[in-house]
Amino acid sequence: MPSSAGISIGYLADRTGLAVSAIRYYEAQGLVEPWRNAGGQRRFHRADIRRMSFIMIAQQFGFSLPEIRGFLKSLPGSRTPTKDDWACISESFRSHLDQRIETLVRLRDNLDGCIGCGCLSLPNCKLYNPQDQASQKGQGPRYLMGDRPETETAAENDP
Amino acid sequence: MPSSAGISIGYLADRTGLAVSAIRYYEAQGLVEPWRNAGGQRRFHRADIRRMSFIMIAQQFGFSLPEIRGFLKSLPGSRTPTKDDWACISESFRSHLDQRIETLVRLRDNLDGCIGCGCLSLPNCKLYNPQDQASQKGQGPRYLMGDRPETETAAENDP
DNA sequence: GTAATTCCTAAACCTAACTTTAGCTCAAGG
DNA sequence: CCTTGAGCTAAAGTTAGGTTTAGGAATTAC
Repeated sequence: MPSSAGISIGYLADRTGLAVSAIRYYEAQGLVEPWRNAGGQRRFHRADIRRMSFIMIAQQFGFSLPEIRGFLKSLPGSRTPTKDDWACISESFRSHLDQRIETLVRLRDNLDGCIGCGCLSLPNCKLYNPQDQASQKGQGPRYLMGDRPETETAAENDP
Repeated sequence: MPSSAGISIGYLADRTGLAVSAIRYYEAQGLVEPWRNAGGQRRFHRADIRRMSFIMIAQQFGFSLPEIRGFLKSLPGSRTPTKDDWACISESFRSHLDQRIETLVRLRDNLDGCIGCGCLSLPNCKLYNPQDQASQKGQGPRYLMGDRPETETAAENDP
């Protein structure tokens, strides 16, 4: 089925384990750019098998499709990506990854120091106001563990 | 505003930084159980400030609301949770966390060994078929990095 | 040559985690 | 008492990442 003029969407789906609908969706999101044959059907490069795989792996690491699009921007597009292209992309990919892991670990350590030890209501709690890069999703500042900067560290029990 | 008979939803929102609508949503999801005053308005325990904070922290770690509901199940509910209650919950929380970090790190190491080194098309690629607990979301098996078990590790280049 | 696949598009639907809106009611202050 | 702000409910809207459906058209298999 993979004629000399590129591969079909079904074949790409078979080779990657992705659903055909998912691949079309990725195209709509600008993650891959197939061309069309005479009959209007999509044709992909063989190298897109690897491209799809990269998308799937990146998703496992928790990257969003727009982020992944960013990673893929550094790939040739028309030319078949070489080993060096992938090594290069992997570089920037890896640094994002390290950062993500680091954030998780820092958060975990704070958990140990804060919830685990029972310091729950102290104003010096480190989970208190994590202004880090962690999950800044357009929401205003959030005050964690029930305390606020100026406010009294008041009684936390009912009558 | 926080009378002796519990606190209002607005006060709880102010103290936690959450939106009022989010708190109502959490109630709908069974994460908190306020009672009602004579006029039908929600009243919360002061201890729910910390409960909300716990939800926010757990979310930062990537837990879903149903998972968080599980964590909170071990809390008293009516009685004000003690330091020991939180320490206990933190225990199970922490082990889930460790597992999540471990998965990420293992994935990262595989990335180093696989994409980074350029072994891209080898059948012994470790990112190949990650049957781990990582992101099994009801999807069938997915074959990574463009290869399949029985299939030929064929030419990956166009004519 | 015809039947069975595969592919096409557009639009609707799905889950998670919320927010927004509409139309009312409750509570607090002057 | 009357106004204003806070709360209430139910339903619809939102974003991400897709899947499903409907109604055709192109390919492939025999």
